[in-house]
Amino acid sequence: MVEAVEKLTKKSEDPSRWYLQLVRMAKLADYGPVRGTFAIRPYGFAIWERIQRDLDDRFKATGHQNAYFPLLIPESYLKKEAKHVEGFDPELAWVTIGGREELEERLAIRPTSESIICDFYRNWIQSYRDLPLLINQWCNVLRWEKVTRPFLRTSEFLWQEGHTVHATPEEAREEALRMQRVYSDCFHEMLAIPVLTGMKSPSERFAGAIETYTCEGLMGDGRALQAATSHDLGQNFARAFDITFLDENQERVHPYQTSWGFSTRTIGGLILVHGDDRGLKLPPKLAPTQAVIVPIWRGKNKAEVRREAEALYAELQIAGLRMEVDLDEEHSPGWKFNEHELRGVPVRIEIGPKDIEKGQAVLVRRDTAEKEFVPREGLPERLRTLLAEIQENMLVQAREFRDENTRRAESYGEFKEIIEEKRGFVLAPWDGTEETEQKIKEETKATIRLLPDDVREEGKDLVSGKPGATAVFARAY
RNA sequence: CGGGACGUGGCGCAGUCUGGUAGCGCACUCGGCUGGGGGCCGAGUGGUCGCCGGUUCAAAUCCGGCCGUCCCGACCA
Repeated sequence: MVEAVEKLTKKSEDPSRWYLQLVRMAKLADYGPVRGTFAIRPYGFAIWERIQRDLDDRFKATGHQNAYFPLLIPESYLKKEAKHVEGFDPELAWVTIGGREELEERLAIRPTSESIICDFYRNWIQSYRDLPLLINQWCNVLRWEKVTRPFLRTSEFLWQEGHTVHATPEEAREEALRMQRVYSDCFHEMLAIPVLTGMKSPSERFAGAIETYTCEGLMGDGRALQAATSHDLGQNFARAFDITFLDENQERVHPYQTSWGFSTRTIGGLILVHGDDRGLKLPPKLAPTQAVIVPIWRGKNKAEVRREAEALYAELQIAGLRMEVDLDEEHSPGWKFNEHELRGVPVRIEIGPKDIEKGQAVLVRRDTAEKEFVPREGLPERLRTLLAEIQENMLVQAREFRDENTRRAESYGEFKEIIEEKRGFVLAPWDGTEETEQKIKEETKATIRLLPDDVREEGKDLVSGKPGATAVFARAY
């Protein structure tokens, strides 16, 4: 242990400092000159690309196509849906000059694309035969945020936004719920984040939606993170943007719409859920590098060890595993161990003179730090099953943490105590009024994260004493 | 956007109070020895001290404005 090397702050000691340090040390992102702007570095971007691919496949499998819409939105477009402008107005950035000339109408840099997309959709949709229209766009958006943190809240961020149009309210609702499920599946299967799913309370709804469905994750510090949302827009935007079509009965009617989004914020969630004192911890399905080979050589047998390491690398890569071999000659094995743990590589494979002699390799898993000696012949199979075990274990661990930190409050006093001292999700009946929701928020800083779709037990609201159904509260990011 | 702290090579900091030669550790480059949990020795590279302006013979240092970062509150994916 050498004290001169920059040590990662312990997660429990100062979670905020730990997070910022980890982002920088693992080379995930770097600060830009304008508030809230960041470069996503190659390793961070590789993670995003893997999420993108997974989600994109799921979108395609559910019938969606990708398209691209303009970055600049005329002010008049944004103003068409009253609640929508109201919601986004405080965080818009405007372009007012083009080629040295003051513009007649200022242009907003998209904070989200409903308004501009609806303008296109008005022309694209004429008949019920044009429906459903199922389009997704991968892009960047900009919101002038006051407080920013890499990934979790940045001014500019990358995301996908799906925008669909349907003939009936039932279809739109189904679509919104379907995409919530797509997100939830991605969180569980790919990211090993056991999100809760449910509806937002009216006050937490997306600006302009009639219903917002959400996926909420619980972070390592007991705070909740809204990870992805899917909105049933009803006819609000269709009316505002005058989108109509002729239905089977030859009547001109407004269609029903949805929109749904998933952003680079999730990378922040990934860090907060799985990261530990050693650094990042990536689920194998997501990890750009699933296993890294660290050769351990001594002066005399360097060539031989290198050859073996390269051979093993080739073999595993051909077996379809995402591999890396660390042939750096400057750093010691110990240095490399720490480095790859910081980066969150799920498995480390050590191969040295002793292993070559015994015809084996050493496998060390990132999630539990367990070490095992595996014969060379069976290595690809063993690595494959080990990666699957790690994937599973990470989800189990995260779920256990979530369950241990999900509590039912029987009284308002208990509610306050849990939020203050333990954090986590708190289940309590809510009478459905904004007054109690607001009061709880003011007094405890906890907000309704969602109204769960599985547990909907009736009870008495802790504040008002009126009858209500279960809501999930938490302090959120 | 309020309250507080801060901004000096890539990172962590000293120097600022009391104006006068920019310094340390790590990282980086080169050479050599090393290598199973952040190695050792030697020689080097790199900074208009966040930006703009003011005071002064002289500004990292004093004054003003702006920008950015971090923490705590109000708003948000």
